[in-house]
Amino acid sequence: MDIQSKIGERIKEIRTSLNLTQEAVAYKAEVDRSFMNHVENGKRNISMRTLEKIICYGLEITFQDFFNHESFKSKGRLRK
Amino acid sequence: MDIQSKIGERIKEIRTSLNLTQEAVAYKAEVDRSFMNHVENGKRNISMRTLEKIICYGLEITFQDFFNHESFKSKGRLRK
DNA sequence: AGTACATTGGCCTATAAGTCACGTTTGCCA
DNA sequence: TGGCAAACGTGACTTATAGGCCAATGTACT
Repeated sequence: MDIQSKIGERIKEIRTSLNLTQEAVAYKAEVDRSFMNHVENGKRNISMRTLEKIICYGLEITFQDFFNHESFKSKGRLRK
Repeated sequence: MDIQSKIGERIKEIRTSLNLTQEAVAYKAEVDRSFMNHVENGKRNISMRTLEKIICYGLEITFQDFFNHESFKSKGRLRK
């Protein structure tokens, strides 16, 4: 699975555990609701600053906790 | 300190601990050498795919390990 | 002064960010 | 049931900026 899908799934996992809507998180993160949706569905390759807004302000979790998850344990495949 | 500077410092920390030059990491990550330098010095707001290239392929470390560090323990300030 | 590595800046193209209009799904309750 | 509302999903589009590329300069060590 690609990195943006992993991030999207992780965001969704945390968001639903907090019982928040995409709109609520988007509002706190100061991003557009549909942009949040695209991110959750792995459709956008977001920058660090945008990810920071979403996880630190939208979800109120640290980077450390966000990435402390099974899906972020792999190193990449060997390069071509 | 902003997120891109934290990332840059973390990259440099790991790179030097591996005794690699910026050029060597850039080569393995398949990014430009000068781009690597800008990133290390907090001058660029990189995308997740590019960060993945640098940490997973360039430094050969997992996202989990990369972000498991003191500097990534803070939640953001309250939004305006 | 030569070698190796790091830093900077400018230019160009690819792509992320931001926004919108519309469509779909889900659940509620008259 | 069917009509409504809340949440989620999607594609298209413009504007802002990431990232590639290159050339010059800085620093430091021998």
